[in-house]
This record gives sequence, structure tokens and C-alpha cells, in this order.
Amino acid sequence: MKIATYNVNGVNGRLSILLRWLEERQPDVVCLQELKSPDEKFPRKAIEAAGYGVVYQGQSRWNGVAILARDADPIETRRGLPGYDHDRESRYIEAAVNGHLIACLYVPNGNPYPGPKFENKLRWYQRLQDHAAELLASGAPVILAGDFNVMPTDLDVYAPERWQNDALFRVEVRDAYARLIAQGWTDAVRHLHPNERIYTFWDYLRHRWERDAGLRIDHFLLSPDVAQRLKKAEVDRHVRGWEKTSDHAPVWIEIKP
DNA sequence: ATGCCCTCGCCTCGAGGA
Repeated sequence: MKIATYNVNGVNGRLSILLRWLEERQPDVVCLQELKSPDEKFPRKAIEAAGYGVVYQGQSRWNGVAILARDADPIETRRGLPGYDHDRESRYIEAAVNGHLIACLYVPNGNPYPGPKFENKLRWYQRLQDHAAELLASGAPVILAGDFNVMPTDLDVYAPERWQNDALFRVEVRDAYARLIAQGWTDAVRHLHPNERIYTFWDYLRHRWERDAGLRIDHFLLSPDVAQRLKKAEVDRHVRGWEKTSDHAPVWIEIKP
């Protein structure tokens, strides 16, 4: 089973790119972030025509998350994290697909640091930790996938020294991610590529793509039984090189059934 | 310290992104 996460940066503006990549990669499950589309404008028909059932939580202009399942209908189990005002921001959706629980999440950016947006990001991580602990305790095979808006270590940043006071790399946020991992989750990409520089995002600015000045911020966290079945974890870097593409590349894992 | 680029809305600039 192939499971992907992709911050599309506007699902309608990116529809042709998304469909081209779906056709090429043929993932079984896809978590999308940054739909930037209200529900009534979500391109459900085009995605269904490509062979995918879908659940989504949209929002006008910003945020928005969706879960796609090839030749299946994802069974939605939750939208919004417990204790978070999900009517205001669409950042979390969860569904059962093929006997797995898939959580698609989009963590707040948190900049500028310091400030209320940064504090909100830390609170969001706390709520994610609380819910993730419950998911682990349930014993279900769980995959947390999405844009975590954190580079976990120096190896995940092209220039760590320049990012010390950025909300994506502040020690408080890296600690929050580390505490999440310490619950018993496996960072799939890092687990299979322990020493490799791997990026999933390259800013549109300053020729970051051409310079390969990237960040690894899109992650898969696997519950223990899923981690044991992990076969591959890859970034579709070439998609970042397409015309009119997202600033993120799709990331995917393959697990044994 | 700021712009650099890009998306969206109903809009011709601002907000947000990371």
C-alpha cells in the first residue's frame, strides 16, 4: 500500500499538477494540505473521475485538508483536533482506509517568533500530542501524515544557523515534535534514510529550488505495527520542478499490506 | 530590516505562507 502526503498550495490552481502526479505515482491513499478552497469549490468530481474517493475539510483562502483513497471511500472518523476550534481553521481530518487509520494534518506555521501565532502553534502541538497518545493507546494501525511545519534536526535544513529563530525551527517546536516521536511513533523518511539530506519544501523565493536550499517539513509518523511493515519512503522531487508547481513536493511511503 | 515568489479573494492590493 502506497500512502502519500502533499501540500498542494491551492487544490484548484494545482488541479492539473495533482492529477498528473496521481496518474504517474498511483498512490492508494493521499493526504492533501493547503487546499485553499471552500468545500463548495473543492474539485470532487475531477478527483473521483481519477478513481479516488475523498473526504475533505475546506476553508476559503487558507488551510484545508483532504484524504483520498483509490477505488475506496475513506470513512471519516474525526475532523478537527479535540479542544481546537476547527470551525475557524481546517487543519485536521482523520479517516479509516483499508484497515488503517489515516490522520491528515496541517500544523500552523507559527511565525513570527515570538508572538501569539507562535504560542498558538505550541498549543496546537500539545493538542496533537494528546490526541496522538490516544490513537497509539487504541492499538490501531495509525499513520499521521502531513505538513508538520518543523524541521526536526539540523540535517533537515539547508542552513540551520539561519533558522534558529524561525517558528519552523525554534527549539520549542523541535522539542514538541521530539516529544511526539517519544510516544512511540516512527518518522518513516528518517528511519529509512538516517543520514541523508532530504527536503520536501523549497521556497519560491531566492531561487531556493535551483540552489536546492530546502527544508524537510512534511512527515509520516507510524504506529509501531505499521513501522514494522515499512518498505519505502521517498520524495517525488521532480514534481517540484514542474511548471506552476507547489512549493512542496509529494512524499510517499510504501508498507506491506 | 526588507524584498525576493506565489496563492487566494472580488480583488488590481493585502494576508498568509515558511
